[in-house]
Amino acid sequence: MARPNRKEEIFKTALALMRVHGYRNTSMRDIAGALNMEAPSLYNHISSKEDLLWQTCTRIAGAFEKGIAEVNDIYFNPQEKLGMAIRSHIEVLTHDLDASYVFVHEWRHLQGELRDALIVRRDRYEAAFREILAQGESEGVFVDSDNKFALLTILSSLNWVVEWYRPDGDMSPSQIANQLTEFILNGLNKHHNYVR
Amino acid sequence: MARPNRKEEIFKTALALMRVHGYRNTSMRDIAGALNMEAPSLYNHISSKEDLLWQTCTRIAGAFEKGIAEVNDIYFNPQEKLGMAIRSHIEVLTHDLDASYVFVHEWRHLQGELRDALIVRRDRYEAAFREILAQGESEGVFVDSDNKFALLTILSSLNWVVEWYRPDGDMSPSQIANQLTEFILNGLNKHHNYVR
DNA sequence: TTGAAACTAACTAACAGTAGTTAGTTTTTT
DNA sequence: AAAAAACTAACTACTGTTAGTTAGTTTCAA
Repeated sequence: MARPNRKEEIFKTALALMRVHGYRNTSMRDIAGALNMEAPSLYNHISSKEDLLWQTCTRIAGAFEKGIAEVNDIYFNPQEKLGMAIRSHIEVLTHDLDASYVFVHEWRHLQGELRDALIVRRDRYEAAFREILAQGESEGVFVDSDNKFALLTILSSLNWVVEWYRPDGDMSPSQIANQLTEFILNGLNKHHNYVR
Repeated sequence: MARPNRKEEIFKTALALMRVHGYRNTSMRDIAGALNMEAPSLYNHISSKEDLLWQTCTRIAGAFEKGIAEVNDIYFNPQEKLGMAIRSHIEVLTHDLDASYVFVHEWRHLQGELRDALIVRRDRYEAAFREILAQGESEGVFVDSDNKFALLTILSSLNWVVEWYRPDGDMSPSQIANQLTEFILNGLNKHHNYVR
């Protein structure tokens, strides 16, 4: 039998199942079955079901954090910064879609400290993102808006990408990032004259 | 004992629990416990756990459909139409937050025909929304964009509201609708000169 | 107006199934 | 021969749900 890192295979299979059926609806027996093995055998490679979720979440969270840190290191122009932050976010999401989907949708099934730790990291990430918006406003290149509101609106559009992105679809991650950036920076209105 | 529609109380309690812990993580015993009763007693009032979810989903879906139908009846200007469709959507979401949250997040736990029926209705709703975008483009008031892409981006921002809206927070549903409409129609950019 | 019938809403006991996981053992690979 | 990775058996906890019953209340005919 091929043996190229069984642990990785287990993660891959588990995440693919969880993406479709959800964390709670995917049993250890389902995961094992998809790998032609018995459930208890999984425990030779992983320590618990929750650990599958936890390791996935920290991995994705780490990728997000790395991305935003790089953006803040390299770029100075707020518009460029925001564009690159969006690009980085989309790249993380689309690079491993199963893991990202599970991260976005199932992190709340973590319990206690694990869950709390993740919330802290999410808040930190959002703060870094919001910093870019604040910079843009103070430099007068973004409209003054409720920071928190704008951030949530932006992140929601980004995260929703896991719902519909398909690697074999007609938009590449790069094109998605471009379109989203354009949409967020310019909006829908052709003549930019909409008044409340 | 007070008897103001026990069935409604059960729905209310169940949805509040499901919003926090998820559909699968909320057992009939949890629901009963929160009402100081035993799980089997619930079945004097409701027919099944899935029915709790199903009735909730159809109720919310119906409210969405009613909203978009009215908008299409009353308004002609695409910008106004979009604004009112957004307003209607936000009103539905915020009017019963527990139910909306459960609808947005847990509908996939429905099985078979129930699930299929809901997907059909969602697609119809999205089509009606997209129709507004198409009208705006053909009349030259919206930028030409990938219809489907714009729609998903817009709806994701709207639906994310269930994540952070609090009835006792500093934004009213009406203010949220205004801000979202402005954001979607005008974007972030002050000078509207962002180039890809 | 009284008494029977029906309804409401709760209960306990229990079932059949599934969950994640552990222990101990056997097979396979190196 | 040692180590890795699979197996079977089993456990405990919990799942949604059904069955059968009971107490209290409402409806309604005599």
